[in-house]
Amino acid sequence: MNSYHELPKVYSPSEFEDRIYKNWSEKGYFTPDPKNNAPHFSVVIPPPNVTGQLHMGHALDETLQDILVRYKRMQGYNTLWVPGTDHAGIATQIKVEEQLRVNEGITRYDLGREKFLERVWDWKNQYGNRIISQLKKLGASCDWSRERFTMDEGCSKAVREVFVNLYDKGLIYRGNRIINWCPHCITALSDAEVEYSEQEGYFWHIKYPIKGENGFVEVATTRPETMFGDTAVAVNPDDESTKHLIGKTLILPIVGREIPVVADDYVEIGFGTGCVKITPAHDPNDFLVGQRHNLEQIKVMNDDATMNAYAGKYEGMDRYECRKALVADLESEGYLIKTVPHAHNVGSCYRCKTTVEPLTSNQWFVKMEPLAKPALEVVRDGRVKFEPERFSKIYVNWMENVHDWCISRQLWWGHRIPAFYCDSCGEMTVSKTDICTCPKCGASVRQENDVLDTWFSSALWPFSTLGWPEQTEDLKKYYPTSVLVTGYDIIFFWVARMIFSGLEHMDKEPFGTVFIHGLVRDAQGRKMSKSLGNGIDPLEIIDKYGADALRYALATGNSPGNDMRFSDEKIEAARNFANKLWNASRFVRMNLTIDKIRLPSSDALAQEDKWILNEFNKLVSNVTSSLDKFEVGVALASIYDFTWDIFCDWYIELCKARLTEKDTPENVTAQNVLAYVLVGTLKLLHPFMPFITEEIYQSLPHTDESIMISSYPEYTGSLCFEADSEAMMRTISAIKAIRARRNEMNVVPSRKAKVYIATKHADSFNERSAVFFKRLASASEVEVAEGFDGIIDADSAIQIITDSATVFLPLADLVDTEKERARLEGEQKKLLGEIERLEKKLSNEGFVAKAPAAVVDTERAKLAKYRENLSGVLTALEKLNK
RNA sequence: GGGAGCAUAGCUCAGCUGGGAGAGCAUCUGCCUUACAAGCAGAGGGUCAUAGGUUCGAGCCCUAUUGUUCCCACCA
Repeated sequence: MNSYHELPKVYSPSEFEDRIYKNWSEKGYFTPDPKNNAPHFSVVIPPPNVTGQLHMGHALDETLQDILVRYKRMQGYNTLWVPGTDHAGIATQIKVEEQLRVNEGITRYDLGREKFLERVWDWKNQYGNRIISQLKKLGASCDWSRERFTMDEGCSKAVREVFVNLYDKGLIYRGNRIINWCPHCITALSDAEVEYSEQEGYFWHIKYPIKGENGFVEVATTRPETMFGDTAVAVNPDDESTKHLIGKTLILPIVGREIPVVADDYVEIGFGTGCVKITPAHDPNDFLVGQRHNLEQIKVMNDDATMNAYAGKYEGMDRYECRKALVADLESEGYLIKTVPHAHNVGSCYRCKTTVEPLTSNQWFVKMEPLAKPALEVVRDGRVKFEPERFSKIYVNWMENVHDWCISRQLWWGHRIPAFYCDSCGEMTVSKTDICTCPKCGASVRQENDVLDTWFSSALWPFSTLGWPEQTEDLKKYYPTSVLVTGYDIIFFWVARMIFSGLEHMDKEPFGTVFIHGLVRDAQGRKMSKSLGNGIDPLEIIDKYGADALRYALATGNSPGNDMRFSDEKIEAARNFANKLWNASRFVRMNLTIDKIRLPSSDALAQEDKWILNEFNKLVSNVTSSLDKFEVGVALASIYDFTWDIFCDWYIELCKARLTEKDTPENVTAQNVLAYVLVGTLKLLHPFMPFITEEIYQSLPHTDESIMISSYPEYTGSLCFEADSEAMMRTISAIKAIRARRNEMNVVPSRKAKVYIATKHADSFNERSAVFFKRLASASEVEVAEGFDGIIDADSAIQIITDSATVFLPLADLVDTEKERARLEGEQKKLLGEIERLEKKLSNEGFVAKAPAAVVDTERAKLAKYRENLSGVLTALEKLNK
């Protein structure tokens, strides 16, 4: 008996997963060896937000990364996976404010900036740690010694460096522009942070009286409450029907203020009334019109979207309250012409879903045009590849139309903008380090209150995590990173910004490939969300089924970039596979007496050994080529098929005979091949299912301390045994055919029968096959002969025609003649159909002339085989009819 | 208004550069065959959305159509 430990009878992942992870961690396998000069493979994690806990989307993202990372590590690359978390500005601040409101009934203003931030840091520590422990549960092989946080010292330093650099280059500016404002979060948002959805609203048609005349102009609006900020009405200069209005003065209803009619071709002829009210402070288009005509900007709302003094008697009302009251007043005073239902796109805050208000505000912006240009080039010329490729179109389209990026947020949680104002001389200083006094006049300065968009720091993640702006060893070795794995939903937020940031500050794209995955949906295909309550907690799944099963379920059955559904069936199938592997391994384990695996020389190998080695070798090449193409699901499916259908269902069964003959050379050969193939399969599977493969690996003879640092299998020319493999397949197909017939006739395995085999392929049916037939086809005796006729008096036997042999199964007493005739006739029909099809194909001159010779040959061979089978079926029928 | 994805067995989905369709689950039949009933052996079930086209040959390539999902876009 060898010295490795036994596997417990039942597969229970919870008993070993944590122990194994701890061991890997303690051994330092996650931390790359600094002396390793092999080519590097580096990945930075998309940092999960510290807002809460990991969801299925994270589990998918992390699983895919871990698969790639473990694969490359086993292939010998100097592999680094940098973990970390994101401070997630608005999202986290909202969470903490909510917590304060519910638990203590206070707001952040009650605490003040400093005290509030302490609370957020408490939150960050609690949830950040929880996320890390969840990542570990999943098996993520990140280098925890390099764990980072977007607001840690190094990342903050990088943020400052970038901010000052961009400012000095004129790529960051401050200005009064129209931005998206969230009245609930009380902050500006970037364009990307606004989600648009169609809502049922109204067009209110309102009379704007013409000064000094009796008439009026009819304008239509979806947001009447912005009327207080109107500073003009615009018409198209080429519109004959409104031309006479240009230059006239209108009187704003209710307000009584005078506004001009201006001509601007922004107004579309034929749409609506042809007259557009212009509110420069509350609409992006009107803002531009206002700039062209030097119109005053009148902001009519406060930060929380209540009306300000410009709204007169409506001051203090919420914007919608005001809308209602104003419309009622317009109606009663005769200004409302009509109300028309109108569906239109309304923008809302991506964090709190409140309808955003476009308004002018003094904010900080990144000038995008100069940054976008090189960022487009690297994708166009393939230096950065999207996988699947179609996502590059989405990226390019966005980058081509990108506007300046509003980066300031009126929040407390985040990187405070390093600008310092001097109230005495009016100077503003942007500085990498904090300053107390004005460099110009020496008076004391105050720092900008605004913080940066959380994505500003995420954009630097691929190099800030490696130590930039310091020129660290890590930076030199691991930048640019190899692959970025993320969901298509943050291509704009994050991927795009990392690309231009990397190019601008490192002069090199941050990664070579962007591997995009889809969303994890529930079993009905709905997005998982808190409000629906259909979210599935990865930890619960791990507790119940194990991390390996979860990883398997996430990695299989979907193709890159597409959304996937997560269901009980899927996770159960995954767990069942783990269980199958466990039991097969247990069986192999209990039959092993060897201490070391030595693959026998090819002349010692039995045909079935050559077959399985050949199949395994093909598997290796399939898996590696699929993984190299990021076809994770395809790779995993091929391991599944091999393990279950080939290794378990056939090879183990074929070995059983030899395993019972203790102390024979054949037994030792079988042990070695079994163990060799099993260990090889475990290695192939390890990146996908790291825990179970390690647990089993440790119970088998092995050379490496851990499977995760062993080397990944490679295609081996000397294990290519095509001919033996084909011969073995012939035996297997004959066994399958016998089993199928017996099954159809309800002959239980315990009732054995003699089997006669007539074959033209003697090599396929040697003495060893007799053993297989006895065991796997419940044969009492087996007789093999070449040629098809006269080997027995087969009148009473069932005759089974396979591709390479005719099998006679004397089950006379059990044969239902009618049933058997129907079966044979069915087969005859099928064969005739095939033959007709092939004859037609082969008599087609175009096919014979133009198709590749190899294809024509295989078709010919198929035809010959079908004809042979047909003649067999016909003889069988003849005998039956006698 | 642009752009993209999807449409294949009852359900969920694979199907890589064109050579006559696969898996899991579900259904039906029979098995406790000494690793596994979370299993074993079988069976049934598909005009690959529709219509054209290219080709000797199309689930796969091209065009149009229908249905569906999503992304982007400043039409008041």
